[in-house]
Amino acid sequence: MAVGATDGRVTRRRVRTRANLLDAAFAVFAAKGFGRVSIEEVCEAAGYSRGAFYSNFDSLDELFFALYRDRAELIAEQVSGALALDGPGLDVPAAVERVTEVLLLDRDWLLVKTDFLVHAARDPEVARTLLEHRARLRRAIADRLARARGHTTLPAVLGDADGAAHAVVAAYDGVTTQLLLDRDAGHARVWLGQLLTALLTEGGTRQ
Amino acid sequence: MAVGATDGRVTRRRVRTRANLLDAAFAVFAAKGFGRVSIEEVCEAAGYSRGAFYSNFDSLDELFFALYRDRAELIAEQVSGALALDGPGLDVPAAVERVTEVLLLDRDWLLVKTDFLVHAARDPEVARTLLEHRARLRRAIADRLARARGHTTLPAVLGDADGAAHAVVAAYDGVTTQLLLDRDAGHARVWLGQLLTALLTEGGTRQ
DNA sequence: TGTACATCAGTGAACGCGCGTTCACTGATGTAC
DNA sequence: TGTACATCAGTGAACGCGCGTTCACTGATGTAC
Repeated sequence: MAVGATDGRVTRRRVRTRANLLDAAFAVFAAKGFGRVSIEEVCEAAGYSRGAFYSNFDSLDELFFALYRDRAELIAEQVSGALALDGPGLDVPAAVERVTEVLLLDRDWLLVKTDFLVHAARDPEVARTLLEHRARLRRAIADRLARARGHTTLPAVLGDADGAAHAVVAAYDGVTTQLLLDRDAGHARVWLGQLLTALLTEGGTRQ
Repeated sequence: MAVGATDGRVTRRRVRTRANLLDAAFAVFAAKGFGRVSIEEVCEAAGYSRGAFYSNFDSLDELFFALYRDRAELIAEQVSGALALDGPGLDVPAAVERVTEVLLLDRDWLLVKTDFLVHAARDPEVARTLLEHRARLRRAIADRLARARGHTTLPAVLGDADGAAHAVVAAYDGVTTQLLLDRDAGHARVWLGQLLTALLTEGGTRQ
C-alpha cells in the first residue's frame, strides 16, 4: 500500500489523481499488454510525473491489481443487473442476449482480463481474487437458472444449476479466446448464443 | 532472422545451441511469464553468453514465436495421432479421453500458450499463426466426428461436424482457463469430458 | 466570507542499475588433401 | 586416418539507454478562527 493512507482521510485531489492514473493505465495496458508497459508510460498517458505514481501505488503490479478489482466489480454488477431484469417472466434467451452484450462488447476489457489471467495463473494469491470474481458471476447465473426451472430443463450430465453455471462460464471463456484472435464480435455473440442453447437445453433443439 | 543462415548450411553445434536456448526459454517463460523474462535470464538458464543468443535470434519475440511454433506443431501431431488411433472402431469417449490427456496434462504448455494468446491478441500477424494452428486442430476433430456419424448424432444447433469441432475447441479453451486458476487437472479432465458429452450428444444423456 | 497556517500531494531532477546490443577475439567444427 | 587451413559459432567485456526509485522542494488543499 502506498503512503498517505495513514489515517482514513483522503483528499479529493488524491481521489482524482488515483482515478486518472487507473484510467490511463487501463488504456495503456489494453493497447500494449501489461508485460510491455512501464510506469513512465502510464504517468505520461495520465499527465503526471512519476512521483505522483509512487505517491499512490507501490508498484505497477499493485496498480494492475487495483485496476482489475475495480473493473471486475463493475462488470459483476452489470451482469447481475442484466440477469435480474425480467422479473418472474423468465425469458432465458433474452437474458443470454443481454449478458452476452455486457461480456463480449468491450475488447479492451477482454485484453486486460486475459493479461490478468496470465498473471493469476502464476500467483496463487492473485488467482484467489480472480476465482472469487468468477464464483460471484457463476452464482448470479446459477440463481437465474434455478429461477428458470420448470420452464426449461437442463441436460442431466451437467448436474444441477451450479454445474450448468460452470458450463456457461466455460463457454464464455472459450468464445472469448476465439474473439481475441479473430476480432469478430458479431460472430462471437451469435456463437455464444448457440453454445449456451446447446448446453442448457435438452438436445439443443428447444425452440 | 538471425545471421548465419546466409546459405542452407547449418552446423550441428548451431542446431544444438538453438535447441538448448529454446528448451531453457520454455522453462523460464513457463515459470515467470513472457513479459517478465529478459534475454539474459534465458541465456543464463541455457548456460550460454548473451552473444550466443544474438547469433541465433534477433529478439526475444522472435525466439518466443519460434518456440510456440515448434511446440504447437508437436501438440498438433499428438492430437492427430490420438484421434486416429482406433481404426473404424469409432469409440468417441475413448478418443475424448486420449485427446484430453494430451491437451490438459502439461501445465507449462498451457501457461506458455496463454502468454502467446495475449501476444497474438494484439498483433494480427501473430494471431494468424495461432488461428492456423487452431484450424488444424479443428480439422482433425471434425474429420474424426465425421467418421463417427451414424454412431452418434450431433445436436442440430451446432450445425455440421465443423460446427461441432468449433464447440469442442471452445470447451477446451474454457476448461483451460479454469484449470490455469485452480490447478486441478483431475477435475478439469472429468469436466471437459462432461462438457463434450453434453455438446456432442443429443440431450447429453447418451450412455 | 476572509485570512493565516499546517499539512498534503504532486514535481522534476538526480542517481544508478539492469540489461539490450555490439564487436573484436578465440576455440570449435568442418573440409580438402 | 591424420594434418593444415578456413570458416563458423559462441565469448565476454564494454557501452549506453531506459527507467525504477528517491527526495528536497513547492504549489494545492483543507482547517481554524
